[in-house]
Amino acid sequence: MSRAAGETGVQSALSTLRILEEVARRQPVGVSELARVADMPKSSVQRYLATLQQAGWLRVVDIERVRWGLTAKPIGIGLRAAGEGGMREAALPAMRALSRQTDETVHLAMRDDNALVIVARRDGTQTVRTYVELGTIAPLHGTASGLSILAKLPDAEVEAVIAAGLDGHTGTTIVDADALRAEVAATRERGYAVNAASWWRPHVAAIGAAITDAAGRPVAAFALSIPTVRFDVADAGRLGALTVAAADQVSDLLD
Amino acid sequence: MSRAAGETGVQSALSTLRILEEVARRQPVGVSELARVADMPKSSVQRYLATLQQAGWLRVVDIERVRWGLTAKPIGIGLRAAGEGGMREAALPAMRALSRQTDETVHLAMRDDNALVIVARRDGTQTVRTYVELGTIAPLHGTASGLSILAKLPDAEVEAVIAAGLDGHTGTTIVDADALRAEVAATRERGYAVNAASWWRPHVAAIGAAITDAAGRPVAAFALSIPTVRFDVADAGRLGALTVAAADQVSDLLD
DNA sequence: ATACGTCGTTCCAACAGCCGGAACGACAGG
DNA sequence: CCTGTCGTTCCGGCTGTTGGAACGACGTAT
Repeated sequence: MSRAAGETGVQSALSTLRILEEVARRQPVGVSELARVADMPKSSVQRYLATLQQAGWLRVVDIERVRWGLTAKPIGIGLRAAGEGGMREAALPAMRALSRQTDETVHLAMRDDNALVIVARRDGTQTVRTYVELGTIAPLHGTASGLSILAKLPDAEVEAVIAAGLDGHTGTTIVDADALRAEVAATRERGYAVNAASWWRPHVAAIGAAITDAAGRPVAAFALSIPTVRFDVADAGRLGALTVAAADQVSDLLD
Repeated sequence: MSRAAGETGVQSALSTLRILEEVARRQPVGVSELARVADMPKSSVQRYLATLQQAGWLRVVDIERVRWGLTAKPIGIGLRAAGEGGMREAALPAMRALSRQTDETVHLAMRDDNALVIVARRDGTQTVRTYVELGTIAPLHGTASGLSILAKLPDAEVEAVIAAGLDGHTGTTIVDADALRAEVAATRERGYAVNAASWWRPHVAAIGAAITDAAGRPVAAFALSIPTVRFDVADAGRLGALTVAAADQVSDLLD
């Protein structure tokens, strides 16, 4: 088999993990649909499903139509990945308060290397809301949360993120290195990040503030996520201060 | 290769998943330790690790000593397995209140087929505490939480659990079918479950109350987890009522 | 009724890809 | 200087994986 450089993985295991992820995204789901979306032979998918069942990750959730879904095993793995969920629990009260004060959706995003994962949400009461599925992975350079984190990182690490490549998402995403450096500088000055131009998801503006650990390193961020139709730049100062206050409150909790 | 009946899984994928779980449990961890605990050749483990890295599940967290750890990908998978975490969030306020009222550790356990997963914890302030790692899988028939769930299940399902086998854990675990039926009956009468005999973990007593969904089916449970040295049977009534009240409060939230 | 599409499931021969022992250099103690 | 352990790399033998083909069951359109 011809392999591209760097691809040394066990093929069957990669395929199996791929199926696991598809099931997570689409559960409850059947063999044929999986084979279609993953572009694999049905018989192979069937074998992978049996494997994942044997390993205790999946089970048949609808016996009649044979739909597959996740067991609880991934919960345990996921909790460990999230550091026992301590961050979530520490942040929830502040999230609630912030969402009440602003009546907007608040997201908690945790940093994972050069990316962010949305791990919690608290909705406001407004009819028009932003919606991002929990577990979604977002770019550091394309979100208000991400920028607030970048702004608290030393320059060397910011450059590393730039070097890793700035991919675009909406046409307004900051893909130019100098533009990003400028935005980081502006964020440092402000204390919070403002995404008024739908960098990542269309029609979504946001205000981000970083949460730092005991050593002062940014490990997560709050984002106030606001539909652009309702977003008023004149309000950014007030909302920014509230978001920063909430983030600081959590930072203090982390010793 | 000779296979036991029912084992049809893809061997390499099973091994890879096994390594993933070990990393989750022991992170940060190195190749050799993994090879030892999983009883696999070092070179194989190395290949599995590379595979998991390629799939985005693992990464090297300490570049110098080469220690492996989880990325954030499992968080997303885990959140989906937990139904977007809605249950956790709905339950946390009630957990906090219960833990404050009783000054004991409260666990939230979600049902997963014939098992339970501990998905959240709230500690009291006492010096001597029980400790169970989040993500731990516990038996339905061997915990107060589990029994409170069994008690709200139709008899047919209780029998199915019995048929699946009642394995022992501490010597006091209920392994006899009739004894379990009696305990279920007692729990139904009481409204809450009492484990005063360390069924599952040594020196741990507990009081459990089930949380039901909109359809009245038990989907999770609260457990008040108390070191046996401090557990007073005379107090069970008061603690049980508080636990039931907390569980009911969450049940109401679930429409 | 009949034909057709799709579902989940099973089988098996061929061969691509995995396995794991062996050997490497680097490091830390003794 | 020797020994044990670490992480990493290599490669030939063989075995476990692969995926096309065929199955019965079901639901729908003809």
